Amino acid sequence: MARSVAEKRRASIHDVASRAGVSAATVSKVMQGVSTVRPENVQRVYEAVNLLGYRADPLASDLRRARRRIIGAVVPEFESEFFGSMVTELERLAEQRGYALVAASSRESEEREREVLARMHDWRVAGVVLAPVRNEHGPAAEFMRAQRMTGVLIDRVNATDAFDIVSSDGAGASALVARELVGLGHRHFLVIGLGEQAATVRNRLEGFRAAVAELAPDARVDVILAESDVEPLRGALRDYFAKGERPTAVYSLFSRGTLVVLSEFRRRGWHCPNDISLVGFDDAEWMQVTWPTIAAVVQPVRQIAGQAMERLFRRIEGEEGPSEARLEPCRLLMRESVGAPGGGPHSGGGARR
Amino acid sequence: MARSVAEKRRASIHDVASRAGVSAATVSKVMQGVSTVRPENVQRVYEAVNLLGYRADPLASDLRRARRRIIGAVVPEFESEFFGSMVTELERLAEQRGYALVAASSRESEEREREVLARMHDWRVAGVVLAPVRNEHGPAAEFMRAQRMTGVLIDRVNATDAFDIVSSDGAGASALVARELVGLGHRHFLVIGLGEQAATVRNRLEGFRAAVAELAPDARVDVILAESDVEPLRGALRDYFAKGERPTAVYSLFSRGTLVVLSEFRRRGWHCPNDISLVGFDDAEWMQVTWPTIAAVVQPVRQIAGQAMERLFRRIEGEEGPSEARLEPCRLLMRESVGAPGGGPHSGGGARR
DNA sequence: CAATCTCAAGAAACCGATTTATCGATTTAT
DNA sequence: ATAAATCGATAAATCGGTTTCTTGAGATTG
Repeated sequence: MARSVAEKRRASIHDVASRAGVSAATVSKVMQGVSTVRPENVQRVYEAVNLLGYRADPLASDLRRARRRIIGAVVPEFESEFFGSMVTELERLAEQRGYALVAASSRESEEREREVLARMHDWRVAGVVLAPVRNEHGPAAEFMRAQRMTGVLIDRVNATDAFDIVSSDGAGASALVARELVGLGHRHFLVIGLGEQAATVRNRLEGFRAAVAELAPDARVDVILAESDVEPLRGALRDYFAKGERPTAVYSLFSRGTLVVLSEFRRRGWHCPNDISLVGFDDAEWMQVTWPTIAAVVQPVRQIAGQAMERLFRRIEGEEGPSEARLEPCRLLMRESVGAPGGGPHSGGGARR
Repeated sequence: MARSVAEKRRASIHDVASRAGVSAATVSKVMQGVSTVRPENVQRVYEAVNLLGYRADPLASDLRRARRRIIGAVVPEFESEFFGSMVTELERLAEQRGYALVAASSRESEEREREVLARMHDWRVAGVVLAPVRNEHGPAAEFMRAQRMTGVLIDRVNATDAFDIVSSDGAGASALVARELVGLGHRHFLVIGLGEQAATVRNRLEGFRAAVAELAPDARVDVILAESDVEPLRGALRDYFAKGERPTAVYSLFSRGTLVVLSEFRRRGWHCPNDISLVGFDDAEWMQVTWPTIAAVVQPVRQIAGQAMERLFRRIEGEEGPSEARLEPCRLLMRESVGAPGGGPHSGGGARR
């Protein structure tokens, strides 16, 4: 029975076929630009397509082709500039190759991360770019390996032979930070990080430690690592200063940590760089408009996304061979929050002009 | 012919069926918990499912059911805290209802916005939450109406009878800002905004103007609106101050504008609130840890997301009736960047403790 | 003029599920 | 003992496409 006119179901390939007076197979061929269709029929198909506003259902077509043109992206959160722009880039690169990007957030939970990956698997995505909550040994990566999914791991990742990995060179960047700070005369540092992000934190911390040890063997590096949440970190930081510890420079290994440090400085009435210097891993737009501007390590988001997609598509296209690890170099933006130690007993002036 | 063992194709419902010695129809019934299956067969199906690690392909199943359990979300960008947390919330709410969220960014381009919506339409998503680049009259919303897609418009939206809309009460929030500033004695304001975001900007601007006119008829409200990019705005702002204009308070109608204003203050060596006061629309994490802390209007992201999904699912379930507009109230966080006018001729001290 | 080749088009199978309709075996009713 | 009702299971149709295979008409060749 014919559908009523008001029926708003979309036109299918069969509707186009009957409208054009040809078979669905012919319509399919026309849509794919196969040359073995008589020009007259091509014409009629196009007319029907325009008339009905027909567009193929990509999911139905993928079903038949047994290959989904979908890339999954899993990040710990959407809220940060870093992962926000990462997703933007991945989306751009996937679409550039004719794929759709489906992004999901694991919300910093390994359990959820696994569920999200199971969903990606159910969707039969062609490949996954995963930024793990913790590192390459989490349940999500394990799931990917067990299900033989093709994927690339980014960001919070050290090394694995199961997947290609791409991340920024946190150790190298931290060495840059160390060089700058030591060069200015600093000899007592505090480094803070979140233990859960084991992969990145360890890299960055060890890179810093190694560089400091080489450049200034007499220097002291204190470390505060909180397990999973920033609040314990805030408390530990407070205790640390309350004990009377007075490092001349603080290096925060992750972006939210930089905020925590700043708020603790506020609470104590300390100003950068006169009372203490500050460098944070991860740059943000606001850091260049505040007083003082905040020095930061800039991660090469576009390079990471580009390399990840590059590698992912190679694997999707069937390239074999051992998995590779790629480190992208970071830039260090020195800003007003860093100065020589003991810049002044009076807190206030600082970097102001 | 049997597949080789190494073949990594996923098990389909037919694989399960033959393994369990039943038909695919029976497997389908078991998976859906239909009761008319003999317990013995239920058992065998479960065994086969576990053995093969079978999980239904949701896209294939949706195809047959002619109803996709997918919600599309389209936002202008992923990079901002506002849209980042918006997407996070929408994802949570969609999953809570058994749907998957597919998020895409229009990258502040109406052209791309339309393309993204066409893709959502191709995917036959059940519904769309669209945060338009400009307002409810853009080509994307027009496309949605023409294709009779079900959707909800959020954020940069005034009024339309084609879709339900949800946004924050920018006019009300701006009135709050006006009340605070006028109460402190301010009589000369500068408001800055981005013209492209016509819907929200107009609301916020008019709300502010109306409140000022009522509370202090003698007050002066200058306005700088840039068309599409922030750089022209930066230039206009520079010219404005260069002309010798000296408002005592600046109200930025959008978050990136707040950054532009701050950077211009930096350039001129002005400090809040002694030299000038500042309030921004849209709160961000960093605003409470800087010197000074920045006063901001907080948008109720969760409420907006919640209302949007609520309404969207009602429509998906077939609810008819005229479209509704919902305004969610904002909070105003007064912080150190705001003070009485003429707080001090000397720039420097400001809000520092 | 008959046999072969080309070409375009369509019928049918298929992807992985769901759902309807049918069917055979029991069970119940007459 | 026969007819009717019940039950569980499956074959087949379907969703919207793609792809293989077949077919028939017209062109080419011997």
